[in-house]
Amino acid sequence: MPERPAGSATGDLGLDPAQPGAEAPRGLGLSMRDVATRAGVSAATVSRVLNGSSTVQAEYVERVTAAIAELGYRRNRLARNLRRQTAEMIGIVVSDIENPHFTQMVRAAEDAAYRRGYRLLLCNTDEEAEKQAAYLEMLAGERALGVILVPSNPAGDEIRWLLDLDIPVVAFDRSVEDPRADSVVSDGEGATRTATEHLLGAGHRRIAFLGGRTGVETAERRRAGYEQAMREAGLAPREADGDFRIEPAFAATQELLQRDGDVTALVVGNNLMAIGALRALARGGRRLPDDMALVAIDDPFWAELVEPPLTVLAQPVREMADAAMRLLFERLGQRREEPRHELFGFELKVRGSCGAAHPGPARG
Amino acid sequence: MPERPAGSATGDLGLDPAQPGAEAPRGLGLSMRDVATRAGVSAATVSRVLNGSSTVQAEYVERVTAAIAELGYRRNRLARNLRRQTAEMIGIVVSDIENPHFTQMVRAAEDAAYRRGYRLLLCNTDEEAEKQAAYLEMLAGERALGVILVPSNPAGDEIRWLLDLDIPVVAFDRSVEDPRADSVVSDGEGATRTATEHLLGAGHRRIAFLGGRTGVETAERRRAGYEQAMREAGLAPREADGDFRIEPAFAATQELLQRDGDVTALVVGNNLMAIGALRALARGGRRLPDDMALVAIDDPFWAELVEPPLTVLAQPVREMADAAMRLLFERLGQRREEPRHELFGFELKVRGSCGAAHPGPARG
DNA sequence: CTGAAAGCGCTTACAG
DNA sequence: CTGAAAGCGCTTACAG
Repeated sequence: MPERPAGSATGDLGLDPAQPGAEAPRGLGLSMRDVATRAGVSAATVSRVLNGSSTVQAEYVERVTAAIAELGYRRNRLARNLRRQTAEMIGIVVSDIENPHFTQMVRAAEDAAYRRGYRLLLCNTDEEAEKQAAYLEMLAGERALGVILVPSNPAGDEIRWLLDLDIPVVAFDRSVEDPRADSVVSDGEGATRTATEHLLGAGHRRIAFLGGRTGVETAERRRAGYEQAMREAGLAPREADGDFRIEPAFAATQELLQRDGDVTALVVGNNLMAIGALRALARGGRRLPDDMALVAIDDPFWAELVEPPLTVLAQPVREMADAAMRLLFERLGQRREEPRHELFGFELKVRGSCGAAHPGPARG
Repeated sequence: MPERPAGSATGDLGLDPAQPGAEAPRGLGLSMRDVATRAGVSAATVSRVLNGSSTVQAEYVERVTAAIAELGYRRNRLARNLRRQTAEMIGIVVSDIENPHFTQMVRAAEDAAYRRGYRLLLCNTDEEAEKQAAYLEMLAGERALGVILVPSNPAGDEIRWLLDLDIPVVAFDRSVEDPRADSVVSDGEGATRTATEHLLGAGHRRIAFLGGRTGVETAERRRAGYEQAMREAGLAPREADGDFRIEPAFAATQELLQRDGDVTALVVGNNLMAIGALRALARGGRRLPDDMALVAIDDPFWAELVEPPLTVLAQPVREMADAAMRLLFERLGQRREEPRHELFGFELKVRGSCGAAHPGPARG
């Protein structure tokens, strides 16, 4: 019935036109119309069956289901997306997928999305405002259902565009400027304050801080907590910038050891920088915890593996990811209008690297 | 690059040239028609300008560009997708995104995709055939451009469906049954053979193998290499199943120590199981490398961090990911019909855990 | 080079 | 409950 002119879009797809006698490739180039014809109903009814509309007669449901099976028909989601003006996918925009902190977050988000029948579009921005803009614009053009965003540029116009399109945005780890977005962040200030106070309590005075990139909210918050604790103790802060990454942290730590050789303790702003710092310390012949005490933010799976195991401040990543997804789904379900902001606390896990009396977890 | 209209390398990521005018005329509900009217041209011309068609008069280009900026118009990709019968996205289906091996691979793939203006749809199967089926069907329905697949079920019908739709599939890490798919795998057999021979060369005789799930191709290949090396040395293999995951590996190692207490060396089948084994060894009071020598497959970033640093067989993940993307793009560019299979070798990196004389990398 | 027109394959008011 | 029809917003032969 629906004659397809040669060279139509079907042809472009490289689909073989049905050859008489030859076994037709199942489900290719079929539309609801074909199923409808086969089942002796209208395309609308096929659509209703596929969408689980409860109003369709049982007999029709059966006939349509049978026809779909016989034909091997599979719905073209592209058409559905256009018609509904949404692709059922959630954008997840992180600054560095290789950072275990975000890997864990992505994993938890994937779980939650899959359970609800949505897909995840993974975007990695490398902390570049330009990549963030490109990805968010794409997500807007594609009419994503919602976006979980670790903002590289919290003030980006693209964030506004998404919100304008009624696409909910949940800021993760750092907040964004637009007040309409939800957010899920952790109390980095409290974390470094706790870390610093823990080291102060152990008698350290010359405590340095290895922080992230200036201007990044998370970095600033963590720096602030350290500075407060030091100031309250009447001590001078000593800081180095490790850019939240391994290599810069390695270099910054080496430089710090050169510059402030008398430092006895280090607060490290995230797990990636801890790796860099550990390497630099080893290279410099400083042994943990005696030559240098160390407390790190984040609790990656390898923190217990190193010798001595790392004393850390752990954030509840999984719960945070779940919270972000929950906030998103509340919006999708129109169950909420006003923005919500959730703050999560860190947990101090004392292990060996801070020099506190505590048996390593590994010795039986 | 035949199928993509002229444009900058990364410029076509859906980055429609809407300028962030401060007065934000929300580009909602605007269509090309509106832009066309404003610019005094046809919608077709607007489309051509947006797609970088070189045939449009310079003056029209200017007028259209201006109209787009004034209106704050942004293209609806949903319509474009339907019309072109493809969403410009690549599905990437892995068994465990939290495994650093796959994280690295995903990262490299994202890089390559972004450079070419494509997006990545991340799917995590947890080694479940059902999740693989659900994701691949979705990818087919959404007319993904192509799929990189770490198969949980290499014989799944959904793989055939994708190929039937002319959606190229590149099997990664393990091959799939359908002969039309490309593949990028590493020589796991050679890797465990090398590992075992290295330990044999160091004088070990009672060498055990901690392997992955029975039936998974990668696991079987790695097991085979170990068994061959043992057999050739006239020794009896001793094996444990750690399911490629941390916890099962921990349990399996504990059981192994119980059962075969006299084992002096361990070949571990992947990086996740190495973590489990390390924990079990520590718990059992066995020190590396004296009480137990260890060689692991994979070279995650933490392998150098543990004490002693791990002797490993590293696979060139980044190159493998690049190869997979290259194979995919060759298909998209219609530059190849016949399937291609690429095999990558491992590199032995002798560090401390095998007991071989070698200075740790960290001591200055 | 440009425009008018067809159509991608669904979904969904609307009418019966 | 069901079908005919409109239409989502693009792209692209086709004709001029």
